[in-house]
Amino acid sequence: MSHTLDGPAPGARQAQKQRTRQALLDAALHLLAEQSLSSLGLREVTRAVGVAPTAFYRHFRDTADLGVALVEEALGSLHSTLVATLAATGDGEERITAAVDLIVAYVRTYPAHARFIAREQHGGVKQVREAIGGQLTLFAEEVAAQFAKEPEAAGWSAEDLLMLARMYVDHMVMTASALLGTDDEEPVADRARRQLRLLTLGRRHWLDAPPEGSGG
Amino acid sequence: MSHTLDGPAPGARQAQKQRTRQALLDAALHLLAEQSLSSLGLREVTRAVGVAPTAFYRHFRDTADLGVALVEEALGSLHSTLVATLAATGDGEERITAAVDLIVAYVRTYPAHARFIAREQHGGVKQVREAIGGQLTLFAEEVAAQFAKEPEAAGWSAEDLLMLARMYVDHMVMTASALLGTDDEEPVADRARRQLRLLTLGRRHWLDAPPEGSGG
DNA sequence: TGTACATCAGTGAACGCGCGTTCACTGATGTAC
DNA sequence: TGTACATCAGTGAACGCGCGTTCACTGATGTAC
Repeated sequence: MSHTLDGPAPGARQAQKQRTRQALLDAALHLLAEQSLSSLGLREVTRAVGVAPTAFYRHFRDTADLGVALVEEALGSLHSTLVATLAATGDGEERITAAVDLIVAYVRTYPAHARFIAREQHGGVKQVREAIGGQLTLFAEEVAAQFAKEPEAAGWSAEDLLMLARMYVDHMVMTASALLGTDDEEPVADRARRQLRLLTLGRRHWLDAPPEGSGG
Repeated sequence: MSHTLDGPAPGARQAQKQRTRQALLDAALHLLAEQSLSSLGLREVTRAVGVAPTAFYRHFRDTADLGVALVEEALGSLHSTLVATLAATGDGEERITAAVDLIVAYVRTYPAHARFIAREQHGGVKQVREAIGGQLTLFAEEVAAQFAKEPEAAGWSAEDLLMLARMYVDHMVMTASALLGTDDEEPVADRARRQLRLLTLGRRHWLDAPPEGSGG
């Protein structure tokens, strides 16, 4: 009665396979603190886990494939958290604090994931670059969709809203990266908040400004 | 009479050595279009140039050392250009156009250098990361120093000016990176200009806003 | 200008090593009846 | 519940290969007199 409806039988075998797969992901992430994905070796990863090199192929085609899985692990669960944070706050100081707190908490809790994303966003492995780019674009679209629901978005074009959302998302990635490079996070968080305040001010006066080319 | 005053004799030997060194840098840069520095092999580089692997050691300790030399080559000459561009423009649309044009021209002329900087800024080789970070901090300080001379900076703290300059510099790096990922540069340039306009608007209203914590 | 010696950029053979990938295998788990 | 067979995650030996580094060298360029 247990496995007729939801997939191809869980069982102890599947569970063990998942555990090995997760161990490979964890070991890879740990090794990537000191190097890039494009120099990460399959044997390094299996050695760290304590399985034979050939076991790797039961889970991933190659290290690029593992990298794509790490992107999903690092960013997949962040979509709902981010949208919820924005939905719970208005366009003001409260939102700025909440957004920066979110990044600080993320980097504190998952520093290796954050470092991986910052590093491989422009890294040497195309598949992974594209996976990260896709996720960040998705974040920007979700943030723009949230902005569109708010009164401050009245009069804004979809294109400008997406540009604004993209700036927020890029700013988050840069803040995460800056947090990784310091052991005193408060000055970085403070600078991030001031930067967001500047963006918010720009946003508020955006529609006062003359459109491109018509000014003096 | 030729080499008593300025250094240890130029001569044909020195000139040939410089040519080989430059060939190694060029070949490495070309190879780095498809991979990260941390996976670049010394033998790959010498093979591309057509010299023996051991010739590499006459010029660089290892590939990380070569990477640091590439940072200098990519960013060294940009300081004066950037400062001159800012000095020749005021805080307005003219400056925004000039700054974006500068980035577009740079990425068009030196795409491999631009890609290298974007990739290795957060890459797996500490020496190179630190070299790039140092250069970008220097850029931010130079931009802040230029801003400080302008009437719009009245009332700004040094810290806030540096924060603002840092946002401009980071935005330039992001724009360069975005330009590399597209073959249609106009939409990217247009987005970059709109983003700079938003920053400029934020800047103009910065002093109207109440300082942190005193608001409602 | 000519000669004798010093320098040093680039060579090429050799080394030990770890890499990614192949293959036939083992033995615990899962399935059918 | 018990038995016979199928599946498949993980094994371990073997492979050919390119790596970084060492070393003694060569021969053109540079220097001293």
